[in-house]
Amino acid sequence: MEKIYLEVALPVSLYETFTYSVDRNLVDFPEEDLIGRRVIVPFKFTKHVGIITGLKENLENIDFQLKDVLAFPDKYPVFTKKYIEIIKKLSRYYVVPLGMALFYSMPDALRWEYEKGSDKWKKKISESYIYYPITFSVDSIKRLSKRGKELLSILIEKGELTEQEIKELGFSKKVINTLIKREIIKKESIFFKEDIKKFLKSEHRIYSAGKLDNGFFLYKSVSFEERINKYINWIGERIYKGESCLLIFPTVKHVKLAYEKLKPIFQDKLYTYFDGLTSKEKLKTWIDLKRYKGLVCLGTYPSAFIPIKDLSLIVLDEEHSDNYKMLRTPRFDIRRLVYEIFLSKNKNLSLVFTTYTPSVETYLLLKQKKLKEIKNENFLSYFNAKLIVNNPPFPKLENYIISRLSLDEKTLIVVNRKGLASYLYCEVCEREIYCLRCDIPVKVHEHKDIGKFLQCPICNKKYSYIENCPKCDNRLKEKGFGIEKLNRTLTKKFPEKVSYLRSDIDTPIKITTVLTNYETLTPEFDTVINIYPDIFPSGSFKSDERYFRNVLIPYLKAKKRYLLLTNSSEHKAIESIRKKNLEIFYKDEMEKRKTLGYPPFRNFILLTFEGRHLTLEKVEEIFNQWLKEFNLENLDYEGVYFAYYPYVREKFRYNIILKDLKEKKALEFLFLYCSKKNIKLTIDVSPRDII
DNA sequence: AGCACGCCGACT
DNA sequence: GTCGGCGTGCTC
Repeated sequence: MEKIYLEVALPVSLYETFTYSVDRNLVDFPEEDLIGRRVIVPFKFTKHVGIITGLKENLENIDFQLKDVLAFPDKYPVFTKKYIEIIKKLSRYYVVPLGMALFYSMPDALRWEYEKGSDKWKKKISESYIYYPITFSVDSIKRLSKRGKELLSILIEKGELTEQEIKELGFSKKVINTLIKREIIKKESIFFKEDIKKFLKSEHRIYSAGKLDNGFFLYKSVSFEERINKYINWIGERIYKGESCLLIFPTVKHVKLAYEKLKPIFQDKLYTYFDGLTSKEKLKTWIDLKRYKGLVCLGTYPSAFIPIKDLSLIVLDEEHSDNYKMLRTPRFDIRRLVYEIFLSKNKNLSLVFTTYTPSVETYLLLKQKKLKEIKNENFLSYFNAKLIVNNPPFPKLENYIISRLSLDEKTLIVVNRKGLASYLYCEVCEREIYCLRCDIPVKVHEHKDIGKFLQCPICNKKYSYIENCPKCDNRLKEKGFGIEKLNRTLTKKFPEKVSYLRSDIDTPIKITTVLTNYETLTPEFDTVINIYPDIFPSGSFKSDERYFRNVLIPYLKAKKRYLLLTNSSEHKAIESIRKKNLEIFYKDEMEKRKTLGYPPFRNFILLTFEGRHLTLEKVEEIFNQWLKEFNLENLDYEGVYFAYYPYVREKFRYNIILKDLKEKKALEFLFLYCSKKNIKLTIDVSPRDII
């Protein structure tokens, strides 16, 4: 029997793919459709669902017994060959096992896990099957159990239900199976379901075309409205030609807002993709976008993984957002992912980063002329408010703020601190109250029903509020200045005139903690008061960039005056605003990063070692041995030191920062070695931050 | 990662 | 005895 040999990536923490064989005559689809397809394979004592990443021609140097694949569960591949190549490349860069990267890039409905005990595939969410009735009258069915009739009538009413939904209604698998056996209802895999709306046959609308060349662009725009209008023009031109577009936003809120604007125009050509959708919806979107052309997808970062057919425009809205660096496996940066997509299309695509405060990385690309700026003259019209920089004494801060408020105008107050007060402090012990699990100070919160309580900012464990110190019984003091405290003080002074920015109540005074990530969704105010956006010294290479945004973004929301309370009145960010020239900040920041050897001039890799009884000495020992073994004695690094949160969930944590490591392969060995020693090593290439 | 196997110490 | 913690080896 003639065999085909497949290279399969499995969702295991191993930096290798596995080879499986399959009889050629069992492959009942074109052979070029093998790559990117899901496959079920035996693996040691268990089974896995993997992705075929390649075909093997010769089987030389093979010293293990090949196994046959068990099944191909799908009609079509999940990924295209091109996407497999892109994810391969990124997996190497981010030192993630390819199988893991592919597994977590798929829609979750396809991420099956085998449960050995029950010999069943747990489809995390079992919505990959839907059940629908073939008969439409319960009465016409004879000899049917009461439960069977009940289920049938519900199915007739609803049209279709997932297995999950049926089970939640309290029906057993047996009832479902009886109905299927008697051909009263039908079960269908919704994966590549055939009867997807063929809306491509619907007539083309004519959209006003806003010419956009292929290439890599930066579009600076402050107003969400303005950007959306621009996007509509670009999309219109593309889908008129039958090409598809992907718009990626930093939050679901953005997606929903954009959806409302685009839905009336693009109707059923418009799709959304973000984690909050049901797995069924995500799967359908994935399939449709891979299959049909001339579509538009609005999504958060997971949408960048969809192999969209005939994709010709990618927009990354608010490019500077931290949300584009993934915090979970695979720790990809979506900016890099979309750039790789751009390259894989031979640059035959428009890639647009939109922002008005480019990340320093993107600013460098601009200076290197790797991307072109789309001119927007509206930009400076946002620099009108009067800037007042002040640093009032902290104890009288509340009175100072109140003296500045007027109920005749719309005022926004930004406080960069969460909670009621930062923490509880004992003046005798000279120590805060700590989380018993994580060894860091707990914050005071208040709930309208249960009153005050304490909560760990790391593990979120809640504790009841205490008046006195558990050690010395001294009366505890609340220290710090948070949003909840401000809310209480102001509400007392101005009843019913104060509310949170994102609540729907209309009050003259609005308060909020952060504007970043929501800045474009925030309306303008007459006065904006920004209370201590100062970043405390933290060893972060991004602290100045963060300060810059913390100071600038509220400013852009101020029509008449902007009151900035800060300790860093000499900061270049403030000078940039005063002189209406952001280049002042960027130039200074680039210079600083270059001198100090910070990203983007040097590449950082943040290693976090985590273990139950792990000591600093042990980590040092492992690390030094690794350096020696791979001849990396000249490697520039910082560490080993305690992580910012040194003890979390009964585990000790240590950090090392590697600089400009070229030999990523060596890191794979370190990872595998640690996993053997029961130490969890997290490798974060180009981390968001180093704390 | 996940699982099996095997070596120990603790506890009925 | 035997239960469980965890170190080790292995996965096409």
